[in-house]
Amino acid sequence: MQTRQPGLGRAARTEKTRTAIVTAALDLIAAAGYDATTTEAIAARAGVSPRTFFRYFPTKESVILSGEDDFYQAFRGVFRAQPDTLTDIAAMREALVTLAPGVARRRRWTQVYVRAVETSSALRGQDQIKHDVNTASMAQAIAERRALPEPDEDCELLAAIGHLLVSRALRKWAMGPARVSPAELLEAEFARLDKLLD
Amino acid sequence: MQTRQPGLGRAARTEKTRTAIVTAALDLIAAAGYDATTTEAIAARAGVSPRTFFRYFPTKESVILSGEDDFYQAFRGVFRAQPDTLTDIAAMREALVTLAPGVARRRRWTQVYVRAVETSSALRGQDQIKHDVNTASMAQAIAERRALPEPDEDCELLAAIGHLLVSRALRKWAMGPARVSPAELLEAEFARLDKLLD
DNA sequence: GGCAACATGACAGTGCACTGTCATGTTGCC
DNA sequence: GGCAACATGACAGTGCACTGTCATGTTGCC
Repeated sequence: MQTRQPGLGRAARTEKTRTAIVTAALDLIAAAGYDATTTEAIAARAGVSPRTFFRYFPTKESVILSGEDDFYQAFRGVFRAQPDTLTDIAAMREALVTLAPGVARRRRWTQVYVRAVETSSALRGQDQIKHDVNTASMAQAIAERRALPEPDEDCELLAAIGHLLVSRALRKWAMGPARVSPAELLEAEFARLDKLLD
Repeated sequence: MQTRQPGLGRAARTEKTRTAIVTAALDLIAAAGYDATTTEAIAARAGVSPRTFFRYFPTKESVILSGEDDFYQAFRGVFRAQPDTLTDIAAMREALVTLAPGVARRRRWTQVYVRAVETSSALRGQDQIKHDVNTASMAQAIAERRALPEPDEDCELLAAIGHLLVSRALRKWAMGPARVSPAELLEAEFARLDKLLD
């Protein structure tokens, strides 16, 4: 796969190799699941040696985890920018819906990721850890909005519920038909939550 | 560890070996974490050969996962027995609080389990799978109570939130001081949820 | 007491993620 | 054009979960 490309520059070439590995990994994982995909197979498909795989990624997991963007970091800013007239939940909904289109551009990755997480308990565990970090980050944002020095239990629960809704919407989006946007699904989850409280 | 015990009977002896392995595993995992504990070390501490470990447990994970009881199965019955005058959330709270004392007898196991899950992403993944199963089971119970043939999205969200509260309460109980009961912590979580909806 | 069924240990082996090391390119730069 | 810095492949190796197989107890049962 990797062909001589003289005029490319060192950085560009390594970047290309990196992309080749990620692409190969995504293809194989999409086809066979995460556990059934060996690093050796990924390397072979990317046209590099098995050893090189580990020069680009420290672990097998990192090749798929690296596709993450900074969604929750962005959340913090957008959430804080919501008007004070909104309740925390409403502000959360607005912020998340605002951010949703950014996610929509990554459908392929999200699909493979969701599938990968479902086919591997090790990966699922990593995903959970990420969830916990993200939830903590959301709790922090909520505490800021409430002018608390530190997130309390209420902030944490709220963040956990918000995160739950995001996860559910994301999974549905990845697995459902393409015409439904993440924003719509997210709105639907929030609507359901509202209804639950009567 | 395993000494000659002639009058014991085959079934009792294998049961004893099984317990020895579980106890050894719990001790080692409590001390060093899950990933750092090898099956070989567990076997050694239990006084059996490494091979025998795998005759009793098909995987390393299963030795700690096997400690689970049928909490969520019991939930179904107790939940359905709640009076119709209660909302679903209230009925859920009542049922869970009723079941909580049963959990309270298993503090040691729960502590080790919570710690184990935190020290291993593979185990965390397994735990998640269990969570999903339990959530589905709760959703089913809610659907029954609502006289629905099948759980709809509302049931699922409600179950997911219920399960979230249980998880949070359980973690706090395992990590906090012994004098606080699981039931209290659970009530606190439900109270927080109520407050969240204003 | 002796035989069949079962439990165990010993041993060798597999698969796979991950590492160290060295030799051989390849690139950027003067 | 040539040298230093870097990228890669080849190769050997490790750790650990997990398996197959065989020989040696050990138990239940007549």
